[in-house]
Amino acid sequence: MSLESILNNSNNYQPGLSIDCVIFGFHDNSLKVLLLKPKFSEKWTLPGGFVTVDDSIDVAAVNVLKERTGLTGIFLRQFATFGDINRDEIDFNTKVLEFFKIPKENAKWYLQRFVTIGYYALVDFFETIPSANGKYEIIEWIDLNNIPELILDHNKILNKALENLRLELNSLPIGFNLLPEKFTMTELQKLYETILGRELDRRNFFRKMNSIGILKKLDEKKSNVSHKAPNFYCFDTENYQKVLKDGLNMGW
Amino acid sequence: MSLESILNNSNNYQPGLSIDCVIFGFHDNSLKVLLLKPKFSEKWTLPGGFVTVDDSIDVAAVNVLKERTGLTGIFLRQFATFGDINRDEIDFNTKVLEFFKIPKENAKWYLQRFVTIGYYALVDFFETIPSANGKYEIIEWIDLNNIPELILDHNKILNKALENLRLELNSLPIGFNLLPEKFTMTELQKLYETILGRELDRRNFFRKMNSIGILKKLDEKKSNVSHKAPNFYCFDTENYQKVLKDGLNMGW
DNA sequence: ACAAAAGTGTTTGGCGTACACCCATGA
DNA sequence: TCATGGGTGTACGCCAAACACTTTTGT
Repeated sequence: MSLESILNNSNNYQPGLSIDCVIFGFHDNSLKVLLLKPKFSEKWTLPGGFVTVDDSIDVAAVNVLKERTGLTGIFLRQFATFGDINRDEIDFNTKVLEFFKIPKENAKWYLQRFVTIGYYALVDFFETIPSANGKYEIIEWIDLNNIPELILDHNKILNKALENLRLELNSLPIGFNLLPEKFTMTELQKLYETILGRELDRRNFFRKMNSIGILKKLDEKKSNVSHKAPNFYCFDTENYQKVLKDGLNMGW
Repeated sequence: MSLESILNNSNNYQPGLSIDCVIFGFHDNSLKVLLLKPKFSEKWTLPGGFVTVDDSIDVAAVNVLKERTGLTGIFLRQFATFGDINRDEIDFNTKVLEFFKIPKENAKWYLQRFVTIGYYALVDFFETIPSANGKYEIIEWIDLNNIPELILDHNKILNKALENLRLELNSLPIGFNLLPEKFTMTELQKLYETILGRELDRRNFFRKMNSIGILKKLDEKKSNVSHKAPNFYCFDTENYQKVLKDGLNMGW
């Protein structure tokens, strides 16, 4: 949705409220975040959007995700709402309007104080089709170890999302949305390690994961590796959903 | 702040955004929540408020707490934001306007769709001075085991607050804000038990608490009990703050 | 003396950590 | 046959759960 069309229909949008999504993907054994670099800004931004007056905020977040990745039915969690008074969104939005040469008078809706609701998502890197919104921005997977300076409080939002993801790891199984259908135990371990930011014992991880009962060992091994061929696993969807619902208790 | 004065200054208020606070207190060995019963409603409500355009949302929450309890410097945590489309706040707010005989035309600000940010607070029951807002409502401590039907999605908000409080119990020391200055170990245990909703072993709790190092044993015992006099304890403020900042890791 | 709850000590089992060892595969 | 990482077994130690026992107070 372009800024012009939003401003032309600003009555349809919840005033002063936005959504920002921290979209995590996993590739090359490292955790990535989907970020935007608009032409009108030196800094990068989180993909975001607005809330129409007749959509629930969760639906608005789902829509952002769909717009930016093409994906639906994804793991998505609200984690915090940001409403500090020094978010400086009015200054920033003024610059955006100048770039697009939209007169301030036509953009009252855009020049108010904004509060933003943060969501984070876990998506399959290879299923994702990152979509820039028109020619004024590029969208890219950025490695978590290499996050640039972001606009407003977006760095804070991203860090908070990561913090929450780490916490959730203790009570939720993850990986289903981040990994391809078939994967090796080591790939799953690397995922956990990048999220947690530290190394885990290979052998203990192996047993811990198996004991949860959300993995199915496949009759297939990875080939073309110059060592013992590791087995492929997939998630046992039924059990996975059950554990996702009931929660689980593992300290990492 | 009365509804009339808010409507007269609606430009000063963030549109479509409200704050709801779940204020927990501890008394008679049970957990209570501060609730309002407005005259214009069959149901009870959580104490809430609105956000002025130049206050951060956290400040708005602090203000609600101060208004309702007279307290400042209290443990207060944002836990979730609620923006389902079936919150039905417009229907409800319409009834409120009818009760106060405010014409709809003067209350556009009030008749939009609202999203609400949930906070929970832990306060000292005896320090709290519950304040009703004018003569159109009463305010009361309601036992957690006896929560009535609340307006809109307030029951859901309350339950979510409790859920979050229980989670936080694993990483934070609590009690400092909920108990009087001097207390016995059993009183502290009852507090944990009511929050968790289950009984704990007296002896293991005793040792666990002592091992954290946030308690100071006082040279004073409770008298007039027909059994061995329990010792009084207080919190070691310095250590308590340290643990509050650094977090802690105890499964309950 | 007795009831009731505080406070102390001890046992036990499960789980996480650490690590030794064998296995399979490509070069 | 060697390097490399996959997969299995096991021993140790800590901590939480369970419970026996002693202590102190009022009646």
